[in-house]
Amino acid sequence: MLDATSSYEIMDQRIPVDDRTGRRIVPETHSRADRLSTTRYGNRPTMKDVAARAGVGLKTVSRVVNGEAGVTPETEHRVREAIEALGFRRNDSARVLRKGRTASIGLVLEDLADPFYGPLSRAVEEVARANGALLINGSSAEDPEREQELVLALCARRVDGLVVIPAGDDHRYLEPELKAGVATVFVDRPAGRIDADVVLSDNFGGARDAVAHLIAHGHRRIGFVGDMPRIHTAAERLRGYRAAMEDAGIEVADAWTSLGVTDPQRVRRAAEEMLSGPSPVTAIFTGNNRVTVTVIRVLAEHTRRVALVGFDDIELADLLQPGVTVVAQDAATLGRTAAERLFRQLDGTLLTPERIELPTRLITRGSGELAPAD
Amino acid sequence: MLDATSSYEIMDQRIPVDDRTGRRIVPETHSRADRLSTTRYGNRPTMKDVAARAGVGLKTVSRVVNGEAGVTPETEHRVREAIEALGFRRNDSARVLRKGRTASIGLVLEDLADPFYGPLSRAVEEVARANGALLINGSSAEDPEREQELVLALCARRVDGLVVIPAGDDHRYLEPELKAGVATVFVDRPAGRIDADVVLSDNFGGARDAVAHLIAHGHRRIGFVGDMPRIHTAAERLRGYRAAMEDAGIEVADAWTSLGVTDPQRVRRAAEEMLSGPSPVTAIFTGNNRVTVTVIRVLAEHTRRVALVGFDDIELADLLQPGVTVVAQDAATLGRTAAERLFRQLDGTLLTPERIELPTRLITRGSGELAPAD
DNA sequence: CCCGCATCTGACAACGTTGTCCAGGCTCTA
DNA sequence: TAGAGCCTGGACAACGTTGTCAGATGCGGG
Repeated sequence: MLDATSSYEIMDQRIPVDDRTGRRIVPETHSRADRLSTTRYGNRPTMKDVAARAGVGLKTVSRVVNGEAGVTPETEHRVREAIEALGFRRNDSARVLRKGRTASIGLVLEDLADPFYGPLSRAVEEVARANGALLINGSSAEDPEREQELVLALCARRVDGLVVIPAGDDHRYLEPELKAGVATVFVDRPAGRIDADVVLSDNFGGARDAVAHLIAHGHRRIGFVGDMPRIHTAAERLRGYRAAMEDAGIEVADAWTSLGVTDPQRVRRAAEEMLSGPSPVTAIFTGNNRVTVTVIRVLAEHTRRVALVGFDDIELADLLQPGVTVVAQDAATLGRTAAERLFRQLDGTLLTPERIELPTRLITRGSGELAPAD
Repeated sequence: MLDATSSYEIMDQRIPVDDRTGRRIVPETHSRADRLSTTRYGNRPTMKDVAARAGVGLKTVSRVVNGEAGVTPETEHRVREAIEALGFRRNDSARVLRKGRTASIGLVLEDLADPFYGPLSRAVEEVARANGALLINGSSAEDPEREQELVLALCARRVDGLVVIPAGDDHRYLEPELKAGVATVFVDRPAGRIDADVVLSDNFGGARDAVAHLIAHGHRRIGFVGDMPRIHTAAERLRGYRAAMEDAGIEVADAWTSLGVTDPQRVRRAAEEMLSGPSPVTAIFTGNNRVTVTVIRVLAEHTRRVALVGFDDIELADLLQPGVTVVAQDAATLGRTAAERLFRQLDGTLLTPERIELPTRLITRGSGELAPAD
């Protein structure tokens, strides 16, 4: 997957990391880069060209392009004509090099295709836009190494700031960047081993409430299907589940929890085992949207009615029979809050790293209110 | 309005923002950034610094960083130590300026939060990654002006290529860019007034099949709820609806079609009118995923059973009662195909613009097979 | 008529990197 | 031991832009 030969610009940066292959990459990429064209940028006109055509100095063009004062309307007109005639477009790379700010921020998340991250990403984008910045984003696919790769590639491009939904649990590699002034906010999960701004959902509280809700409806044998406890959110939700059970004086049987299983087939099997073991569960608490969807499918095939509460809301959850009770977190607010803090870091308003925890909301729709059916 | 000069106004918009922060930041950030230093990039070390510390020449550092041959292991070691000690990270802006390629591509779509675009975006990202490029993306919010703004901002950053899901219908503003060698592929909707690569779904065929399917199940009064015909996909789907009706010799009543209404409340009203007019429909064909979801809600409140086929697949569609029959298009394949063509343009394999149409797939789940209930 | 001032314009350096080219030192051979 | 050839390392220019500063121009007042 991480085919070194095919990835050249970014991977060069990784050379310290994988020294073995590093050397071999370079010659092979020649074929690609060099076949492209003989002239850089396909020979785009520069300010110099515009200046020559308009018969003015370089700096005058710059002034026109940037709307600076001190240019006669007549001169400005000539310059604009030249710009249009040549199809000139300012080269922001050079501008960045000169000015030191890129007006772009990076967003690293797990998977852009996940319906949880779409709205989050969009919210970040909107804030970026309001601050005149573009958004570069990348998916880590829950792989710490890939996360680091992406983050460092973004830093090499000198993004002004980073919004990171971390996959790994050690972010000391970011220390030089933080020192260098790259604004950074972690979202959804905290940073590992460094001091940084964090915006989280109240995963523990949400999970505890969800399970307490099931207990309040008479359940005692409650299953939990969650992700790897290595992931902070998964660990917190597990903790919430355990806390609620303990609060109610219920001992949790080993067979009731499934951790770290995520692909649909295996989630399916895990759920079925809970439902058919010697002490079968009467309710299930699912740890994220994907798991919830799979478990809904499993339950739909069962005749026995099993209660369900899921973490994360799901589209159409209200239209299923029964409606799916969930603990909803607000992805858009999560993203917006993080991005706003990022820009406040950048304009110097925000000084000390904080940990912000947003509340979750239990939405009852039926599936979580079913009575136990033994 | 959309002349060449406006692009600079776009950047000018950014500049005031930039300047406001840029200028004022410096003093204010003292506490955070200046704890470390006072200059640009928070005084990041450059190759020069590394060279000085390692006691070698500038170019030698460059060689080490880029894995070029011609450096003794011992020298290389010294350089790497200096790099680590200083926390040096190559400045890709300068690199880009020098080399002329950014190894990044831009993706402009309607709304990242839409479940249709998430997978598409992710697919583009994966292809970009395989080719060593990063992805910058922006949402046009279905606004042609904003689309142009975004596209031109991306061009100013000298992205190597663009994947565009257009909102507007006139893309002549892209001509200078195309000439300058910016690889461009349009997705989901064709480019307007320029000759460019396009990857589309078979919207017309899919819609016609969907409506024919309803007709085959005995329906004659079939409603269509779609988006503004200004949007190519919406127009094509409308055309498909009309073609199927005409093929069956059915005259379409005005009251049966709703176009350009998208927000849930008004879609709801539109659907209810179709269902309660003098000649109420017995089936509805919905033109995109958001509309489908809303109409499902409306139908769920009705006692009379109304058939439904939706364009675009929906998560959990199989678990509803009845399951939702849809015409599915494969967003990921759409994105992947487009991105692959983009990189083939870049490496010179692909020379002439083409129009590629991907088939859609009718997935029957129950709602489209209901008999008419008058 | 000239000076001072304000307004407009342009030459030049700098941003951090990479490509070119040359210098110096080494090894190997005659 | 001298000369050829190779290998390593460094000086320098260039990429396209912006900030600085000084020069040119025009105008009004003394």
